[in-house]
Amino acid sequence: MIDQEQARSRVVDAADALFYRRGIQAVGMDDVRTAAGISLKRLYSLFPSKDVLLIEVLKGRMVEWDEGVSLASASAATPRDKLLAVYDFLDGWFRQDDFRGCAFINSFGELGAVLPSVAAIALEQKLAFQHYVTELVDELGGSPALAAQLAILAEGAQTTAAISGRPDAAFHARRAAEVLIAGELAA
Amino acid sequence: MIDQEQARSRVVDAADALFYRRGIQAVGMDDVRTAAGISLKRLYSLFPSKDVLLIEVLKGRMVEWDEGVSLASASAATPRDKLLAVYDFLDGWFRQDDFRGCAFINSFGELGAVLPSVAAIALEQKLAFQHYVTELVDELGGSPALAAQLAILAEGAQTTAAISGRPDAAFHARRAAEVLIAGELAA
DNA sequence: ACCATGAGAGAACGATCGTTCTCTTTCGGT
DNA sequence: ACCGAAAGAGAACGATCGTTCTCTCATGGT
Repeated sequence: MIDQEQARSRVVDAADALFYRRGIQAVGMDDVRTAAGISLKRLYSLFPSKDVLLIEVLKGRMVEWDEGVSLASASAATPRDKLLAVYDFLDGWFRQDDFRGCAFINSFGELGAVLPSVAAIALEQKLAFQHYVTELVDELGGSPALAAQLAILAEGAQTTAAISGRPDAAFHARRAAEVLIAGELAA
Repeated sequence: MIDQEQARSRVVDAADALFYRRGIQAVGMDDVRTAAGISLKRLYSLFPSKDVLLIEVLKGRMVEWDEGVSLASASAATPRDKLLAVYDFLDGWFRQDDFRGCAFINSFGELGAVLPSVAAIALEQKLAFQHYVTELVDELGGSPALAAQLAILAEGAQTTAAISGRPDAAFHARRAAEVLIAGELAA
């Protein structure tokens, strides 16, 4: 038999991959069950509903995002380089062949209007990212407005790369960020 | 009885409002029928399937976007002001109480992976906008890279405003655009 | 006035999906 | 070895949804 904790993560991983690739409502619980290699009964004993499972998937995406951004900025020395590392992280992500946009933006568009919990976790993720950027901009001596601008660039790069299918949005966003940062530091 | 053309636009308008407010899969054809005040049979004689209706709705959104951007930039004299007018247009849109993000981004997230026609029209809209921005940037003497950056700012403002629910993303995007444009013109 | 065409209203159909239930099997404790 | 609890496999249920069909009625041409 499979360990409880291991079963949970297998279900979450399977659901994450399916939801992200196909969209949430296009994936049935039976698909999740098959991909996770688990019985339906056990699936429902681990997660009482599809909505709860979805929230768990999105929570997992939140920590993956945080880890990815942290890892990318780990080798950067200055706050400026840590900020720019965000766009390098995006660049690597966009180049993955299964990239299909930001899971939070996609989930918000699909279910945000009908499931308040989805809208709430999407908001939470975006606010957390804005907070991260704001702190680095503050260390750098920049204004909160600059932080908002840098966050908007990151969001725009994600949707642009998703829909166009080309990863160069990360490069353009990075160049724009460099100019905006330089502009503030000059003043 | 209702004129054929009038019936079509009533259906498209009703479907547009419902799809945009609640998401596409959350709206049944019966909801569209009721909102449009039409029989189900006539609805299906006008649009052979929900997918076709959705594409028609998105085509309508494309012309609305173009008209809105054109109208906003009509009073602007210089290419620079025409470019900045895009963000003013976004600002007005974000302030509408039924604003819920970009219909193309939302549709792409919900159905882009499963309906190629949806992915295609989302791509078409984004490319058309990028083309519009690129032409204005070119008139202004700027590079295609600047155009890409300005487009990314507009996309990012839309998702940020949608999820955060606050319209100030348009203001931040506009300020960033001003800096980026000034930066290129100085060089 | 009569009939044929087409439209309206909504029931009906078939498929899908989230969730639960049943039946069988497995397995650990004594 | 035996029994009871739990788990697997998947059938089943109830609801929803896209789409079609049926029945009725209005209407316009002759």
